[in-house]
Amino acid sequence: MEDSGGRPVTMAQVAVAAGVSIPTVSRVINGSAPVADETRKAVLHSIELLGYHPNPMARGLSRGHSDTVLVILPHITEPSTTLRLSGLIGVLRNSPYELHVVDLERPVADRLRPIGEIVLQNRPAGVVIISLPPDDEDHRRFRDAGVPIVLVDSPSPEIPSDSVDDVAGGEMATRHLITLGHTRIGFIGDREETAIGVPASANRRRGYERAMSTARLSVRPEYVCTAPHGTKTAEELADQMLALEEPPSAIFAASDVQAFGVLAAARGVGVRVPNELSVIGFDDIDAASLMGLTTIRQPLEVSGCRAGMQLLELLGHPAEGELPEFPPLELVPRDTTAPAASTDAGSGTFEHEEITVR
Amino acid sequence: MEDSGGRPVTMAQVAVAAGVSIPTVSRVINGSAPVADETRKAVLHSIELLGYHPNPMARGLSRGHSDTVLVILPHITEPSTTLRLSGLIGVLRNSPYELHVVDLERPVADRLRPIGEIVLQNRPAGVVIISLPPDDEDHRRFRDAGVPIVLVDSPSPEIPSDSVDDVAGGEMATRHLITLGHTRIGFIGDREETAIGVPASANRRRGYERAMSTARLSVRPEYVCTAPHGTKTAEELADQMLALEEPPSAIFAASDVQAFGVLAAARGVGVRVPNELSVIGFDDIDAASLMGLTTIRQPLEVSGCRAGMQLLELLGHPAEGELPEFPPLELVPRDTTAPAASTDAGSGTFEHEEITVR
DNA sequence: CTGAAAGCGCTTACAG
DNA sequence: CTGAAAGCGCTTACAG
Repeated sequence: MEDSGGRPVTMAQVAVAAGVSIPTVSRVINGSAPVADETRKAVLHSIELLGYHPNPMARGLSRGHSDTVLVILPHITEPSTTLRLSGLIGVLRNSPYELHVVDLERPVADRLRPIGEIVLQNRPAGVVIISLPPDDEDHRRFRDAGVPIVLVDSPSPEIPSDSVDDVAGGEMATRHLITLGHTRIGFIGDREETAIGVPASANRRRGYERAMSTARLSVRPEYVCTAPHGTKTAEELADQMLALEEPPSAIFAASDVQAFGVLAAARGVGVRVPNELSVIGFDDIDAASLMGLTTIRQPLEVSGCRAGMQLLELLGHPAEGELPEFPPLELVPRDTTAPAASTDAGSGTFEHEEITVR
Repeated sequence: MEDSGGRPVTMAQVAVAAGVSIPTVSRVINGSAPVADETRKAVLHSIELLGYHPNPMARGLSRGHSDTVLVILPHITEPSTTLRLSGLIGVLRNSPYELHVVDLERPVADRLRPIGEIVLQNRPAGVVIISLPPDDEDHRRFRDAGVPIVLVDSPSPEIPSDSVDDVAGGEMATRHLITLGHTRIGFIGDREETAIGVPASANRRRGYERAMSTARLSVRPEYVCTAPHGTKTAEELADQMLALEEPPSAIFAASDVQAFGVLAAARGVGVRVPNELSVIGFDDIDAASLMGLTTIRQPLEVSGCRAGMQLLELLGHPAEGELPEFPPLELVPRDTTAPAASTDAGSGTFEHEEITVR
């Protein structure tokens, strides 16, 4: 219930209404010091009556920080990012913190503001950075700022972080294809930006290369293509690859979103999946199971959830419940991968491996 | 460059470094009053040198509001919501406002905090509410708070808002099926909550009913099912419906996400789409084209973009460029709808219509 | 258990 | 064009 002027009720008004001083009101609100039961009741009653809500800016100014958790992420519509964010939001909902989001829209404008600077500007209580590896400069600023930070999906020597072994994941995906008898295996991933970017795709490619070399399979340059992240761009890449004189019989896409592009390209040129082309993705976003896409599953929602809980811990407001475990990468075989046609099998020299799928 | 104590540089420090008073620093930062060119340069130099960033809370406390736009939404992982949010983020990026997100996670916990209260608590500069119709109480609070508000995806008599005619959309979808010769048409939508919720699904159902009655087709109760929003729940509903003695030959799902559930159910029981079952969704999210889903396209990203621009206008910081137009609903025919099998056609009495697809 | 006082870091009239 | 002063609404020692 604000006065008609539209200006919010202040703590001072509550104080006079309850017949106490301002600090007393502050104490009952924050439980920062004992208050007589009777006074507390009077204060609570006035708060209710006046519809008082503490001014977060005044509080923040006094305390030296806001009650805000800043989340910095590369692109909010990216399904894997959205899922991570969702996990984070879930745990923050039951905390005293509000959520500030800064979307760097990385695929479009590459890091306009350095992360460290964003943090400095916002004075949040804590920070979660999703899929964006801080550089040394950022680390320095974080240290100076003294703000608790948790990283999601990027490893760091000095900041708490969960991350998956993308190299191993890339290897796992590629090995699946090799095990199915494929030898002409393509890779489609993100174009590696000049600046430090999300290194997941590059690492998955490294895993691909490692699996290929382990199997003594050649990595043809024309089989490794990158472009800015996206379904459309991946489709174009796949189009080119499928138009090669000797096209690959299998493609590992560095993400599900890109795998969908490969699927679209195959459909476009009439290449049947999985009969003529096997496709495997990475992430296991919701749409992957809808599309029957074979993929490597990595923890997404859980990663955000864990980050939130770890941050709350650092902030001295531990969330209820156990920290959920961080599950390992897992091959999820579905309908887009199949054994290589016999013409393809045997054309390379590789050790045969058992399919270790469950 | 903070002092080693980790405490941020203040305006006062900049002032002494530049040999001017605090208000002068404030003036060059905000351009709120003329400053001699020489002094300005000195100030700017000190700011740069010290790595100064204004404290947003102090600023907000002084000004009476934060530099924050509060976005309230029902569920961030819902693709349509994410797309809307993305449009909003795009325009806010080039503004002086930060983005605060409150996810009500409506499907799970129905409106824990009234929207009006959230606004009151946060003291944002402006508010965008996505897919969540404020009630009278909320309206009253908004009026009192005097904060600029824009609604996305819900109509309002007193608040600027874009919204689509869901009834017409539901009618359009259903008419498409009728035109294809279907008479046994099912509807799958959201369970209508007790409290005011997102009315889109209910309105689309109304459109469905209207189209059916216009075509003199009966709406069988067992053909109209609702459940909490989601692919999984929709799949269960579709399972039941397909298990009916006389199952529908076509289903209109109130959203693409639910249509995917219908597709999954059909696949599960071996019903071929579109030969034995036509399916149409609503929204045209990215996954829809991937899945080849016939659907009704509504503006999603544009709706967020427009809301952002309208809000910036209200805030006195108009964004560059024209307000993009709000495109009308559009039928997007793809691979999941087809003419009814001849056994079905003619079993009902309906006027034949031309397919008016482009 | 409670209050008077100082201070958080800005902005905004008010003088000059 | 520039500075001294007051104030935004809280929190936090400091007394009592």
